[in-house]
Amino acid sequence: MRKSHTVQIRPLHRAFFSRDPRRVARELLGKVLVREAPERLTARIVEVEAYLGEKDPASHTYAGNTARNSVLFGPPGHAYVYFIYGTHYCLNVSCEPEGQAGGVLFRGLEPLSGIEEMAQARGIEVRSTTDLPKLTSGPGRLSEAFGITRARDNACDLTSPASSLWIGEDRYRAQNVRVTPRIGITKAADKPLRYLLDGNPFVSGKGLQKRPGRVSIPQIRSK
DNA sequence: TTATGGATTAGCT
DNA sequence: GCTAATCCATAAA
Repeated sequence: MRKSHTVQIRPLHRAFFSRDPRRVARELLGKVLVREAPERLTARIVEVEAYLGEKDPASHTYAGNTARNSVLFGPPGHAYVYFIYGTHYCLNVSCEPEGQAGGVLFRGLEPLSGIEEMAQARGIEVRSTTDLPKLTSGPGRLSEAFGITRARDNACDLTSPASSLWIGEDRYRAQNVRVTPRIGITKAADKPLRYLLDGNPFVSGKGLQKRPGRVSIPQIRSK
């Protein structure tokens, strides 16, 4: 019995991730993150950032291989989950061949299925479509919506549908790809390594502006 | 051994 | 606009 709205999602090959994080980040836009919970959760990737490894001052691997970041030096396509500010988890996928550091941080997802479960995990009520970005817009939020923790998901193989957490593709083609500087970092904050689908409401930082008042962010004035 | 601050978010002024 | 929340890797001592 096939559900009428079921869309087939195919896993990405490991070779997809065995490349420069910039390339992987760009091509991850439009792909789908899947959580095989009791109810399957799926969401489209709409915002990511590339972290380049040992030569990138903003990367966790800048100081070399440690117990915390070793997944980023391991084989590509695996989850690197870290805990930040004492409150939030963030999800990355390892890139580059084994032995070489590099990764992509997930910053924004557009929910496709399992929205009820995501709202429950986030502890919020979705009253209208304008509330949806509160579920998965931002690295900490999307991790909470998907129940991602370091204990549960770090080092998980994201190329295998047998994993609880994995990345796949349907037929969606990303459009309006845009590149901007990365957000929230203090080192190497000038490099354009943030990739997003322009205009998508699930991109963090905009569409969720705290205040309508003053739009002083220079990067959103282009075009 | 102790100190510092971060790839964030929510809530208050 | 500002900052508390609150853990842990890393630096300093």
